[in-house]
Amino acid sequence: MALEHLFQGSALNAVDGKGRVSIPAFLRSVVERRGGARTIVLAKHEAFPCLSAYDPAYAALKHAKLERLLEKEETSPDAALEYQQRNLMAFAATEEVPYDSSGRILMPPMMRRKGEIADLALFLGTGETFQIWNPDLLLKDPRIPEDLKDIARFRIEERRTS
Amino acid sequence: MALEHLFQGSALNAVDGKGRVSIPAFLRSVVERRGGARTIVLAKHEAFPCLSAYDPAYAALKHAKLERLLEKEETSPDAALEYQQRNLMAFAATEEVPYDSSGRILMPPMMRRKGEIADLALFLGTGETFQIWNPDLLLKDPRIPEDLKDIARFRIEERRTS
DNA sequence: TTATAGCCCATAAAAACCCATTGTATCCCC
DNA sequence: GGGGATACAATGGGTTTTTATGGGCTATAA
Repeated sequence: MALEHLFQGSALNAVDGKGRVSIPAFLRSVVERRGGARTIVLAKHEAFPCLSAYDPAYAALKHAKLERLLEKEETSPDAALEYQQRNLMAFAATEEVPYDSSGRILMPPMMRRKGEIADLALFLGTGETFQIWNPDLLLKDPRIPEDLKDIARFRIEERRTS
Repeated sequence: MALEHLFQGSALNAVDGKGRVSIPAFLRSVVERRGGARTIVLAKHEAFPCLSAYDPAYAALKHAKLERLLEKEETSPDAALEYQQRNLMAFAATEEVPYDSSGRILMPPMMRRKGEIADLALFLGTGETFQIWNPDLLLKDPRIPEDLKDIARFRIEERRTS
């Protein structure tokens, strides 16, 4: 898998009273260059208390990868079960949301709860996907490198002063 | 990884009131020969108080390397976390900035702070990547070879006289 | 009705773009 | 080789466009 357009950079945006958030323009441009759909897929991150996000084209790619994995190890009895579980997570436990002409999504209430997103959303590019964090939770997580926390603190400070 | 086009040479350019800096033409030509994108990626240097810079193609290459590493040692539980951390540092802690037709970038405020860049930016080619320094910090750093400091002094002097 | 999702409009700040100047290196012709 | 003409680099300044965000309006569904 070699994607040429990667998600990169960070931004801290507001979630307004209606639950709307602007997806940063630099992330949107990757979504559109990858597949053209003005849509993103949201999922609970497997390891961190945040959301994982990507474009529909990447979701399709991940699905294809799972399929190939199944065909290889079809002999194992556990493999089939694991395939079913992963498939459920990849599709049933995700939500696809379109963004409007101004680049905003309406954060689905379930995802908002799962990601514990309050009134600020920290966007972090991670290459193939990007993450959406409640910045307070990121600062509290011991697994996050200090340098990255510095960035989160900078984004928070930047927002206070302007 | 064998890149045929390497960053080399040095230059001292001004950061103007809007935060714009010209990327030296000899560095831009390497970026464009490597991948064609008129864009550079900025990151805090891991060891020195300066910025590290490269082209998007090099970033993608680094990413592919990480991916391969993961697939090999997927068995380990710690490996997954370390992968997440490295990915965050490689993508969330960096910023991709395009340069305009005159070869200038807008130095992002976060990077400007992280690299402690004031109103002069010293560019140093280092092969696969290049560095951007506040020249005063380079002259103060005891780890920098005296010969390199001489070059920095020359660039500063050169700018004074013209 | 009563929320709610999808629109459209408005705005302030920031970023991207265009044009102009200047100095320097390069080329070319005599 | 000298001397101008030329091309390109770095930089200043103004103008237009994009972004993020707030607010209201309307069709729709529970």
